[in-house]
Amino acid sequence: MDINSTSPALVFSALGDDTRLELIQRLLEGTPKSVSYLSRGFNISRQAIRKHLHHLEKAGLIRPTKVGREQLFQIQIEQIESSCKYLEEISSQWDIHLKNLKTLLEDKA
Amino acid sequence: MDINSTSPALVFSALGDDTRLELIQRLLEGTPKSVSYLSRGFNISRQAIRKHLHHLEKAGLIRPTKVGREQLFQIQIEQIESSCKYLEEISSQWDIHLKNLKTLLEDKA
DNA sequence: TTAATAAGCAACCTAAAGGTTGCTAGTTTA
DNA sequence: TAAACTAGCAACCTTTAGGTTGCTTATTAA
Repeated sequence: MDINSTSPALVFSALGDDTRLELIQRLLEGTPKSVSYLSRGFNISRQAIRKHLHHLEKAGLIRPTKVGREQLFQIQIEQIESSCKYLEEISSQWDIHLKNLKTLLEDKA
Repeated sequence: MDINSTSPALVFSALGDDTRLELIQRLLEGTPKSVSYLSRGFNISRQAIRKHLHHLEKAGLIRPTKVGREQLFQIQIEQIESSCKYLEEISSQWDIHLKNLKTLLEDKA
């Protein structure tokens, strides 16, 4: 089983929350960050943030490393990239569809 | 207020379900499709499918047109495209981040 | 003009999401 | 070594998601 393969729906659902998108934004800057550090600035509890991090982790969007008493998280960019490809694929299928429609109309005319 | 702007989290959350991704796939082929038509082939009820369609609609991913007694749905590709851009933006921020890290390490050496 | 079809509405159920508080156990650091 | 800090675990609560069934209304076709 490929460790990098998570279902598109799982990844999108992990991305489908404002708090989690904000966490991802914060993880984009600088070095890996701890749960406590990431909790600061939100007005919900550390445990709530930890649950959001679990979602991101399960979807393969972040990766934890234990360092001393801290759990440090960093972005796993591959999942973002493959979700992006998934959406590009939809767009291109739609383009093909529109092109087919157009030829169909021209043939009728 | 821009009719085309839906929050990224709302769109991702609409994409975060296997049934809804499957509905999108079906809507990519051919002409606009009715609720009943789209319900066929799933083993959940028409009402359940209708709820999923509501989600997609609220996120701006599909657009309904009433024709006679039927409600026909078609893809609204703009939301897909802008979600795609959102993910590309994340990827590029991550690239910049990695590049910065690299220069930092080289400067130290 | 009656029967079949498409779809809306409402009530209901169960599981999961998103949050809380309280407590415990390992690390650091003063 | 005692105090402070990081984080895990468990129990609980409330709202929402995803699904069901039953019924009504509008439109289309026989």
